Amino acid sequence: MEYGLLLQNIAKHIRLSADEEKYFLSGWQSKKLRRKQFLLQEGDVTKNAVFVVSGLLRMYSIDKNGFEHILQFAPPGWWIGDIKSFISQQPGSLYIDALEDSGILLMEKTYLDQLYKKVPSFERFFRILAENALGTYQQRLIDNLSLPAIERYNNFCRLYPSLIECLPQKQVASYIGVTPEFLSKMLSGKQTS
Amino acid sequence: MEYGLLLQNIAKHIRLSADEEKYFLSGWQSKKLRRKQFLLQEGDVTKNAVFVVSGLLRMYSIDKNGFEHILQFAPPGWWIGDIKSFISQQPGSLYIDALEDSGILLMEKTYLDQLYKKVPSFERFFRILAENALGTYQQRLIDNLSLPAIERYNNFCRLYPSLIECLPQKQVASYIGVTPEFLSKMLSGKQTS
DNA sequence: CGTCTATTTGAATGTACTCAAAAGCGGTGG
DNA sequence: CCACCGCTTTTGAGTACATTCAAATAGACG
Repeated sequence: MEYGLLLQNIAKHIRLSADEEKYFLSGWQSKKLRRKQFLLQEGDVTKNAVFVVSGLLRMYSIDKNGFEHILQFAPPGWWIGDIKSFISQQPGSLYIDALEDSGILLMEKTYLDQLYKKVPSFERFFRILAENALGTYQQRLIDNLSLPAIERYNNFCRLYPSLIECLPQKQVASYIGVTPEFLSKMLSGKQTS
Repeated sequence: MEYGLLLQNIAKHIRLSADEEKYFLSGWQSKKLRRKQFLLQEGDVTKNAVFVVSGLLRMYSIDKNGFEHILQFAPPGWWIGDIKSFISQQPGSLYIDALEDSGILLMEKTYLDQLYKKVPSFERFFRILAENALGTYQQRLIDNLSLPAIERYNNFCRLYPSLIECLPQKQVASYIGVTPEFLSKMLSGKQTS
């Protein structure tokens, strides 16, 4: 059942009538992504809300020296998207691609806007989602401002133990904000506490 | 009229009936803060939503070496608060204090929860607020990961021209993530483009 | 004024980066 | 099944951006 994860996710915060659930579900379109396939590139307008069903995606920016900086990984059960571009419907600066073959669900912004009107409790759902994400980004910013690289790495391991096991080191380096070379040296030199 | 700024702020995203506005407004309590006065300290539970009417607040963390890292400034018309603590009603790790004598409005979480029930369009308002803040924090994280200090400084000047004029350099340094000494050297050495 | 805090300046240091090259690892095709 | 290719990881030497510590100067406030 493709929508199982999604409905579970929703049910954590709001309750839907049978009709509401039906309208909600009929707004989704499913899509497969191959490993390395782009879902979004710099300059694209984000037209869809995205929920990950299987696989693993990442969202990142590329700076003017060509270096990637990962904002988020999205394993199954996670939402992902360039929120600024989605809100403004202007071209964004982020990339999203698949680290593994993945299955995702897409809902167009226009449909979501209708959904807000027909089922206002989704305002609540996405408010809670955004507030939680906000807290997470605030914490990550604090960590980047106040912790040395090794502790940012340890934090990452603590927060995302299942990701650490399946991610290439290079991707983790890009998330915590160091070069792959430096992460390698860090890990060989020091034992994590 | 103390609520003018607040109502303007709300009106950007939702429309209220006279009754709704009345119920909304009666949930607020106003408070004055003296320069350097704390509104929140590490270990406190954030029990109120906070809207700034006058003056200037800041929210920051203090790391284990005693250094402050500023997450946000809040001039008049801005919202401020430790969102993680507010959501979870658990003790937080952030500080909020006033950089100038300030006037703020407070609404208790319990009242806000009632407000969501009585006037569901506030779910929408705070969803939009949280989504915008989320976009802002994502961008700031990218900047911290990819830009050298001088460009982060220039970005700050571009984004908050009115703050630059009234903030001590030390506070700006703490926001962009460098020591005051280094910011001083940067500014004397280089011309901003 | 005098005190407290912010800013500037300098020298020494450190964390993390750059560039380069070698080694490891996984997948694919012959 | 082995050989090769592409990509990741490791290692090393040199470098750079930013910090630390210290001291002098400048500003703001009572």
